[in-house]
Amino acid sequence: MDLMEQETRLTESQPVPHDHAATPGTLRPGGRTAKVRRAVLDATQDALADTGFHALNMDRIAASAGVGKTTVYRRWGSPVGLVTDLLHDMAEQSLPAADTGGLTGDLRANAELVRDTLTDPRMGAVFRAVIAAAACDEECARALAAFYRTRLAEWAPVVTRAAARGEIPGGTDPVELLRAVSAPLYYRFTITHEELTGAVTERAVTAALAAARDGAFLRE
Amino acid sequence: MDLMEQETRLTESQPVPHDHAATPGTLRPGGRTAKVRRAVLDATQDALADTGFHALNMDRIAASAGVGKTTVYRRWGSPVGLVTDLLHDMAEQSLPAADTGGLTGDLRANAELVRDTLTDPRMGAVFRAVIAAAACDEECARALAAFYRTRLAEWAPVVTRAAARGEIPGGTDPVELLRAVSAPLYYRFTITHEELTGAVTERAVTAALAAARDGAFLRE
DNA sequence: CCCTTAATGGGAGAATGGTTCCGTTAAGAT
DNA sequence: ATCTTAACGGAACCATTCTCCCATTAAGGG
Repeated sequence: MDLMEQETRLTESQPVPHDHAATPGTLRPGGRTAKVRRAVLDATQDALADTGFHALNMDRIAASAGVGKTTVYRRWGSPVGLVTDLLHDMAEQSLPAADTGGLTGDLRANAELVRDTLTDPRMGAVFRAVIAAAACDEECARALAAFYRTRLAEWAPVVTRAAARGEIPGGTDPVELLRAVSAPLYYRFTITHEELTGAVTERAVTAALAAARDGAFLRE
Repeated sequence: MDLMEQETRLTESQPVPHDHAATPGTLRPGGRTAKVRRAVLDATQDALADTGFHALNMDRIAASAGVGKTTVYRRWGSPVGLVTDLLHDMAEQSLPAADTGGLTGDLRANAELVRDTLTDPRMGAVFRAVIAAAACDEECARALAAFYRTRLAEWAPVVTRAAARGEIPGGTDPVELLRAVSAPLYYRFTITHEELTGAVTERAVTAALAAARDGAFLRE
């Protein structure tokens, strides 16, 4: 709850964007302010899941969050600002990595987590929207990158343990291997918009493992 | 020039979207109509390169293309419609695949083509925009998928020849291998927004090759 | 418990983006 | 060469989105 929005708008570059207070929500983050943020972010996620990023609209968010629209404009500034803060919020709620005892199992668990997330009607839509927003705005892109940095760091031990067990070469870069597992899934999700079947995830795991064993992901 | 826009808008689902003619530009694709399309698509690409997808605006496109804005609205309907048609247009201009004599060289050429495209200030921005648009609209997503289907089909022979030479197992799925080369690059481009260095492309090639040799991409 | 003021919220007004109308231009057919 | 009409384009029109002003509410400090 402390790394919330630093600057909501960046289309305008005026030194003092609003009337008084530097950035609303930081100086007096009392119960009401927090409640407003929660309601707005929930409404944002709902809207993204329902209608996607292109239809994201400040007024509607304000209405469905039961919040004054002035507040939404003041604190978040734009649809992209909403998504960016949603990303910060999502980065905070982390769920722990798997530990099946073997690298194959762990990577499979990771791939299936990604698959389940992206194929879930609600979450899939949210991620699509978030990726679209990141493509439109630099600040949002940073938030998205930070989100995945967090996620990947959580899973890195899976690879480190496997290296310790001798399943893969010693100097293997954990993040690099995890990215290799995710990449084919995200490629299909964002570029070719293909269905993410079980075969696809399995193949992603197999291929990444083969490359890792071959030393393709050695830290340089 | 024949597989141009089939239906420009799909936000509304009325059987006859416009006053008369089914879809403008198809019944009488004379010199003027073609010129207008060229001017509009060029202006669209410029706008995407300059300001990105979120700022894509029909009025401005019309103005900078030197075309009536009514025409732009009538033929393309929305910013997403513009991007979709631009994708159809891009799919038509194909550049041939490499043939260096070895699979490693060919895949490296492919990876570097992708990298050069995505790191090019103009083209990179266009692709970013196109990916964002595809995340917002189903029709646009289909156009993007078709674009990459075309591209990948052009490069498939590279893999087929390598299999014939015995560099990789016989039943290797060409498209699957090519996707494996591209995926890490696009993952960084769209998700983590990392810089695409030479090391990244090289690693993408090495990893994909190792997996291919290991039979990870065998057609099932 | 009261006071100060950060933060919210309603509503009016401005701006931007999108639509429609209808006259004009030129592609394709005879 | 002439005719028909698909397609274009200017301008007025309408809707939505955004911004600003100011009264109201409640967080945090005494």
